[in-house]
Amino acid sequence: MAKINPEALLHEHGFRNTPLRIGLLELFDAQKIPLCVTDIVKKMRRYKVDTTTIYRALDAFVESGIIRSLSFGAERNYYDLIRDTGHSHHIICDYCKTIESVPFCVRSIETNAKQTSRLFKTITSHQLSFNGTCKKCARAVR
Amino acid sequence: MAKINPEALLHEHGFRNTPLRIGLLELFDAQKIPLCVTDIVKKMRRYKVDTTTIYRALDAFVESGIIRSLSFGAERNYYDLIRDTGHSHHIICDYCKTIESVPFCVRSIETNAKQTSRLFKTITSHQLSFNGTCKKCARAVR
DNA sequence: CTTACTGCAAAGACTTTGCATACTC
DNA sequence: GAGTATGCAAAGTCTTTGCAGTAAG
Repeated sequence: MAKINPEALLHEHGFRNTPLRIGLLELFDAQKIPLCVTDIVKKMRRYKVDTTTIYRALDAFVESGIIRSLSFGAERNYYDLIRDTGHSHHIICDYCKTIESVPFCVRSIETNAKQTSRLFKTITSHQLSFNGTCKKCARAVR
Repeated sequence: MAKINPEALLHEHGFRNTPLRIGLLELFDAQKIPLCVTDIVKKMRRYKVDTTTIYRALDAFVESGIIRSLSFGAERNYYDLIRDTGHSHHIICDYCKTIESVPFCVRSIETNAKQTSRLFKTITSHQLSFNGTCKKCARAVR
């Protein structure tokens, strides 16, 4: 996976290079899976930054298309980096909420959806996620 | 789509036949698309029931597998009836949040996900949704 | 030196909890 | 009558807003 350049990316979108925002992008880049607000706040502790500031940075990044906001079933507020290499889909464990990426995509079925639809003019994106039980939780006899 | 019998369904799951709970199930049955809490509260107004009670009924129904909780992208807290005829997937409009069902399903790709996964023992369900622009909003030149 | 970014305090929205009362079965 | 379901008040959680101070370009 190609590494991003946080400074360049921020500059490109008209943002300033502040420690938090660089750190946030580094975090997203290092992560192969989507992160929820709670995780992000936790991992950003060392920047000693207010939660408000994190929310504002996330909003700004979503707004400008650097990251996307998504959710899994009823689990919500996950964010991940939008990479030009395309996206993955994810499996989330019903018990421990572990997330794994599955690198195949089903963009072709957007055509399918479009043809089936009566109300929609265009389909612009899709979200696909799976629920399951991860091997660790399966062993823990739930 | 086969109509459900709210009274029987409640009884079957050990719930009591209260006006609200019957009304809730009738609402879900009449609806072809998932409903969010806001919609549900609005449509249940005539029962003059407290919002707390609605939350409790929804929780109880999810818990016992009568309805499922889901979300679309970053839009959250939608509920729909679990029917034995299987489920649909949905398209949500980026602008007006209109939802349409698309009646095809992609259960076969769970196998695909399972094979690709390294961490998961079993895949139990999937969620697929599409975003797009509905014809009405497309006309409104956004 | 301009204005984006941040911190702090407060408000706001949404959801849950506790407890007394009402209603089903 | 026993125990579920409800109403009301309050608390809790998560997120947003306003404003003044700080720092990046």
